[in-house]
Amino acid sequence: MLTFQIKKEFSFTPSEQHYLRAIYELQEEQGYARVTDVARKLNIGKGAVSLALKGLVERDLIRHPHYQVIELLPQGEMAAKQVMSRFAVLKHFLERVLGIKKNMAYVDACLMEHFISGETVDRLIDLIRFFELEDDLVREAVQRFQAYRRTCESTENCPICEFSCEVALPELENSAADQGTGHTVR
Amino acid sequence: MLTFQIKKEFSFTPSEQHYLRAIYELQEEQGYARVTDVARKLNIGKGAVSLALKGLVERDLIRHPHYQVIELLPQGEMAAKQVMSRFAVLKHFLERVLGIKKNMAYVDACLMEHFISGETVDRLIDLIRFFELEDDLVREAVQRFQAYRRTCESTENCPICEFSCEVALPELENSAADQGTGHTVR
DNA sequence: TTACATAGTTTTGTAAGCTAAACATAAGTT
DNA sequence: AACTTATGTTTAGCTTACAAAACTATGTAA
Repeated sequence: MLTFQIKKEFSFTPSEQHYLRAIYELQEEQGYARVTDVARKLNIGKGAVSLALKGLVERDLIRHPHYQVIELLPQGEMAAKQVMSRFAVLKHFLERVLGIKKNMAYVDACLMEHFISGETVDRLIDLIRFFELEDDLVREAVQRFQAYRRTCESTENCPICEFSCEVALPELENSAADQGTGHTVR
Repeated sequence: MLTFQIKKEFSFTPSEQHYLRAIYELQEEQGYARVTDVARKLNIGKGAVSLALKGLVERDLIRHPHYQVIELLPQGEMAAKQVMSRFAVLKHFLERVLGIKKNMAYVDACLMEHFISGETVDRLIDLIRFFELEDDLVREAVQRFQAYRRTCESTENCPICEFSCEVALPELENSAADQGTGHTVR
């Protein structure tokens, strides 16, 4: 697969990120995380989890004695928090700034969270905070944006994406928000 | 792998999306696309391309007679345009709204393009257009945003992501923008 | 027409990340 | 202690997507 070079010591595959996030969330929700819990949360088999955890153990991110609960080591907890915060920022942006519905925001954030640079996260936070400023002019502008909807039926090329609107705005993913069961996707 | 259910007939793997985009771009750039061109653009071996094209042929997205140039069929061209426009919207948003530097915007857009719903794309377009409105109040607000940078050194939890700032804003991906060679990543 | 370089294909092998099923352990119940 | 159930591990096999290398076709040039 084509790879993306980030500093290796802090790079995690999407899969690893899901495991770390699941473990962290489970610890918050119920105080502990076990293989079965992780499997259920990620909607995959126990076997896959068991194998994946080995990798995380080898990288000193977690401790996992045979048949026992999973524990995040300091490195792993830092990583998990990074993953969590990245996800939270994206979801917040989609929901509160773009006004995407909760379920779809969750799904989209799940899909995008792994592939976003720290710089972009920073700027998203800026944008979120800006939208929430206690400032009359900003508030007014935000309100206008929230009332703003593009109504574009032209077959001209879109000035942004350089393709025509039917193409730029396909009605394809309408069936994407029919879950929201807490399952992590992809 | 955990999967994401979108209407199947219009769903492409990230890999397939890359191939479609590469073919489309090559046709625009030089009038035709051959296996070697695609391989070079995507920075992978010819063998991999040759195999992948078979899949696209089977799905009636392209025509590819043995040892000849690749041709997009109507279905494939539509798909390619969708991929292109999705990418363009994301890149535009990152660059022009968030102010991410060109190379990094390219890389980030490459990474995120495959995992974003049509709804989110629509709302991003709205935001982009809103930022470019010919309206004094909006212009003023946009200018303020462009001058706005969060300066947060607190160790308190971030109100957005609920984690402390060192965690929310790791300095990890600084080495991510050292290419921009036209190579598609991941 | 033969030879060679370029382009494309096929084959073999690898890695990640899953499933499914068989197997092992732990813990609670009677 | 023996049984049962829930939980965890292991094994075998699958799919996607790639690399590397061997092989095949095409076209140009002598």
